Amino acid sequence: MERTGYHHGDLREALIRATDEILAERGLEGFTLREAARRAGVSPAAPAHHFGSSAGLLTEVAILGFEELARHITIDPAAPPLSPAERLKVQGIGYVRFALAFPGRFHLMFRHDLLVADDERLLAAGGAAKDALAGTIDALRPQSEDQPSDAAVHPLLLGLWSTVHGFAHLVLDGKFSRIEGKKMPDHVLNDVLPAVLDALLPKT
Amino acid sequence: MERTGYHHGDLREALIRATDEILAERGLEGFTLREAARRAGVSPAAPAHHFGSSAGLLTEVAILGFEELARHITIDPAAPPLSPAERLKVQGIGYVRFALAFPGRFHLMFRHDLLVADDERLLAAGGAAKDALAGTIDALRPQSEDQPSDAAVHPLLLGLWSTVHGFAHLVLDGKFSRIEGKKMPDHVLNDVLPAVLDALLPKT
DNA sequence: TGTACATCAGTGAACGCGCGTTCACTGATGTAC
DNA sequence: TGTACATCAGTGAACGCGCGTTCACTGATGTAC
Repeated sequence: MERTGYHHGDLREALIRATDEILAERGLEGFTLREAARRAGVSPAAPAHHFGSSAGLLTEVAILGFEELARHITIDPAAPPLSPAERLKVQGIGYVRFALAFPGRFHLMFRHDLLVADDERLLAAGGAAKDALAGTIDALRPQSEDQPSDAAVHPLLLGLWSTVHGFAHLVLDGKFSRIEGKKMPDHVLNDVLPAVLDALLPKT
Repeated sequence: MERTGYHHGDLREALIRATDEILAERGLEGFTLREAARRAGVSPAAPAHHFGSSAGLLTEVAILGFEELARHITIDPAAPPLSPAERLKVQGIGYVRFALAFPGRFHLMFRHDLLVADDERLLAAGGAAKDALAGTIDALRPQSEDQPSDAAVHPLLLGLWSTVHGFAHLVLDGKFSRIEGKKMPDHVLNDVLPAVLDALLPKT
């Protein structure tokens, strides 16, 4: 952790942290490998020792992002129990809350051209986030239905995912600017998005 | 139109066409002002005469994109009449069809950081596309309701827009890759997306 | 406990690259009289 | 119809920039005996 002079101590982690900082401060377009090295206090050639290229480094940050996303859409088990429909709504709001809180990470996570797209840990982190929704959606199905739950991807899963994903993108791009005028992001998260989800999601 | 030797004839249009070509061939990340100039057969300094900067040029292409999008979500008046709910579904599919057919344009249109975001023609083109949906959605409201239709943006409008927008993004990023395996984009447009919209949209 | 040596982690200068933009310029066009 | 001249559209060389990556290197660490 502490710099010994020549050796850094934990450069790998420091570079990941630096990259995440850049994404938070300057957004995805602001990231360069050299800037990450600069922030870690290290020469521009150093990152290559830990990550083959910038894609390797960015992939690590994307994994962090998916883990954070999973946390945002996981319902606190200590909270009072909700109906499946209510759970979906809460999870959808959590998804958008994540995207608005970490726009740089969010954009990165869905730019497979910048990532090592077949990295196993990345796929696993993405899958874990998806599973958090899938569990709730399974609970919505008629219980007599005995086909295995992933025979087909449930349209409702794709639908909710698409909706909150698109909503987040549109807000971040300023396409709802008339709405955002009224104190972002609270108004969007507390009023607009719930109304949208109510209009679309099953009422059960 | 034809090059007289020194003067181009219609360089402005030629640059717009060249940019659109680059987006189609190489995607948004492949665009540079110099490459557009190269394709138009002109020196790298020439574009500045017609567009202040690359944002000006890209804005023109984004306007084309919104116009094309509007065409994709406008229902042929000669077609047999549909119920409002059916119309919404058809329009949603049109939205995604556009995004999959013109991914470069689509990505550009929602990158306000690359555009002259307050350009009047751009805003008008975007508004026209949105209006094509809004009309259908108004037809879904209880007819006795006499509050003006844009007192609040209808949650269903934001919802459908978010859904198809997110769906398109996720498909383009390969997040539905298990599904896309089965001959893209036909399967996605003809089977998956309709099922998603059926799961979300009002049945009326 | 001491020493030789392999391995590892980071250096820092240099590489070539393509970018957007600036600059003084010039060839072509259009207009006034 | 002819000519002078202003304006416009494009040139092409050059600018500085920051990038990712390569390179031979060296300082620090750990291991074997």
